[in-house]
Amino acid sequence: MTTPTRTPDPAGTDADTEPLRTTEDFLRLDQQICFSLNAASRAFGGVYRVVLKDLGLTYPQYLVMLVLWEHGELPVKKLGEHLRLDSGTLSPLLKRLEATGLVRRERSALDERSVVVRPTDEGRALRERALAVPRRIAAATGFDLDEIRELRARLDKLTAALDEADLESG
Amino acid sequence: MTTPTRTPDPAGTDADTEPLRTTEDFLRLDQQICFSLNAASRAFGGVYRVVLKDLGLTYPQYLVMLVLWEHGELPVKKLGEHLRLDSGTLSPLLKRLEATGLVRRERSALDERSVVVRPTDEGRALRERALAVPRRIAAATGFDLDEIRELRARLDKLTAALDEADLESG
DNA sequence: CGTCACTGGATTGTGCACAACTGAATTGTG
DNA sequence: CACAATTCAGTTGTGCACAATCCAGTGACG
Repeated sequence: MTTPTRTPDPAGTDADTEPLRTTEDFLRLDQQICFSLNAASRAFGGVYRVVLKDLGLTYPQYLVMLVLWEHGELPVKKLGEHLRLDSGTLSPLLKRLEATGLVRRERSALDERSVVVRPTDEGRALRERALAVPRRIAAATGFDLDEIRELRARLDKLTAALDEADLESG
Repeated sequence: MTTPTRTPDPAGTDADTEPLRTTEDFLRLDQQICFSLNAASRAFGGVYRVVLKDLGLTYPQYLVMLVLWEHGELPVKKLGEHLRLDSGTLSPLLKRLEATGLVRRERSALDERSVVVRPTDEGRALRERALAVPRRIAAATGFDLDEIRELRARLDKLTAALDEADLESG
């Protein structure tokens, strides 16, 4: 309560004064990181929500369409690998996209276990209107291309590290 | 994905060669950004899920407890301002925290509209065990403190820009 | 052929996020 | 005082994320 922030003083090596207080600072710093990432993700979601409303898409649905626009057609499994999403998330999402007429889902003839998702003509046509989206998003961030690239690189590095972490050590 | 990166060549002003390709690249780049942020957020969530399982907390519940540990007690409104969450998210979340005995909720005597949330003894005791969390998270990221601070600053700047954006211009 | 292990997708259940709405309490104004 | 506007929680409905589970189809083996 009312912790006087006590920045860790990077220059001073006074590890003998109060090392325990540092643990408290870690907890505060930790708060900052998860807060920041969480808030940034939701703020992004909010902007996308507004921009994508015209297209009738949610943010995750837009991500699915981006992948389909780039790859043409994919089984659900491959789609999930691109998006890092499992069938529990994708199945209902794809059904909604099918209900709005943007994609079709059909069992593969070669492997009856697999369901292939492909954009309909309407889904492909939507791409033209979606071309306006990135510029609006970029404008909302106020970042230039180099900043965006830099941030993306750091986030990818972070994601890779988090995926690699085994967490076995308590 | 074997993207040849096609950096927009900031020096060259060859707008005559292929200006259309640039729009396509924007869409691809945009994909990268939202992908990256989305993936990083969920990867973080996954790590927190594992680490927090011992404490019996979800990631957002942990965020709530962090705020309560720091501020002692808060009305729901203030809590929402700290976390950027509205009552539709907080009300059921706080009920679950109350059901597990970590917080208590009671109407303010001064303003009957307001509900004050305060940690119970058990909730305050949980803080001791939570002190181990930040170190495990930091270890999972593989980032040092400077990298974390840098990334946090960029994310906060991004969030602020996204919140400020009016988006009125189509 | 029978059966066993594996794979891909769907389903179920829990929880988060947010828009829209409801309703009670409070405040402002005549 | 009466009454309109505002504030604060809560509720409802929709959609995303993920763990756990189920089941049909597949392929290997005897």
